Amino acid sequence: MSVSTPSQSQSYHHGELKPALLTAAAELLGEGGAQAISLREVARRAGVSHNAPYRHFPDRDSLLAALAAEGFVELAGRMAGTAEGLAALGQCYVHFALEQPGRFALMFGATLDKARYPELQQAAQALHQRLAQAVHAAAPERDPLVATLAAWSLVHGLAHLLQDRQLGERMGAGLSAEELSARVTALFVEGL
Amino acid sequence: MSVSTPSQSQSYHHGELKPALLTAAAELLGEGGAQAISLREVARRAGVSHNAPYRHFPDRDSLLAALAAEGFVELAGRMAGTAEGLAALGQCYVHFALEQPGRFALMFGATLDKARYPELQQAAQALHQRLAQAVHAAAPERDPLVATLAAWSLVHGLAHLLQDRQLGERMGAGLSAEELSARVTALFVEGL
DNA sequence: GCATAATGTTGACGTCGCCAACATACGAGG
DNA sequence: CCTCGTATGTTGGCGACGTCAACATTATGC
Repeated sequence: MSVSTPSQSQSYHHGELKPALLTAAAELLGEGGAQAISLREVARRAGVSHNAPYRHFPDRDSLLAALAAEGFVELAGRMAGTAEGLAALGQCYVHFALEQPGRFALMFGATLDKARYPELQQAAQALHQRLAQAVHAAAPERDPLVATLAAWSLVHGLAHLLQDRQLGERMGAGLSAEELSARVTALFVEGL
Repeated sequence: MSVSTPSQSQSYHHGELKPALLTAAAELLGEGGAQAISLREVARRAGVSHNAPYRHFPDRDSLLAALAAEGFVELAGRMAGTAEGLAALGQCYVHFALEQPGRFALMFGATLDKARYPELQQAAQALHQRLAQAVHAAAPERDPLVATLAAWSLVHGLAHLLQDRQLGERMGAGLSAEELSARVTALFVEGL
């Protein structure tokens, strides 16, 4: 897992270090969240010295930003390939957040200074446009700006609350996260 | 600022160290977010040695949990004293998040292991009950569980998105965060 | 084929969380 | 009033981390 091809394992230059670093970082992200990502451990898992990552990322936050950007691309891709229904889009959003909680937290958390990484804001814009399009199709008479923000807020908050289990076990009594998500989004779409 | 009363400033025992530590930590939280909080800097600002905090908090996360708990108490207090309307409650929630983004992120972020600090889940339950009560008053015929989760999700996601400015400057064109918040919550309440 | 840039390594510095050992001050029981 | 246990604060240290500087090795363009 440390190296892709044995033939390269003993060469001075790794050859595919940047993607290898991202893979290792994604592993750590899945295992223990963003806090578990250290440049030194990432380097260790990629089989290089503790300073090699600096040839590809100026600092730790840039690595995290790259991971977040990957997430945005992935999520946007899924949402682009989802049925037109607003409810289906919401389900897709929530499902992604529950499937990759660490990635989701990284993408929307306050950890990253978004001003430093304009690519992130740009990626988020893609999500917004996809949502706006679906909202307009579902409720053309609504103010698109307000309605889209409402829809996004709903699914975003839903994803957040569901994965934090902040509502206590009792609240979800008998209902899985997916079921709750379906019911809540349905209620909202009906309200539109 | 380091010490409350000059008479105590040179005494071996601080006397009010725990609240002083929390105050210093809250300062750092406001300045640079949770990541800016280090036990050593907190101790420095409180005018004690780098290990003094360990007499009051077993580890760094416990300090953060105490800060989060403070936030829940504060927010619950505000929501308890807010007019019965569901929209007003939502405004209150969003306003708190925008006023104290660091605290809000700490309260709901994935940084803290909620299982270790049951007080946090308990505090969140108080918020939930307050919301459920207002939701039931506004829409008694709805499934209270689903409707409350929807309402909470909406204001939570709204707060998150507004403070992250993730939607880009263009989206809020001409509308302040407070105005957007009012419109979005109004749309939701109407939909109920 | 060689200069030069790109990529990876070694070593170091300061900060951090946390542990262990020690010092000081407070408060209850004589 | 004195003493002794306990609560509270200090000093020193360890390993891990992010980052910088200097150096080594490989790839690339003339």
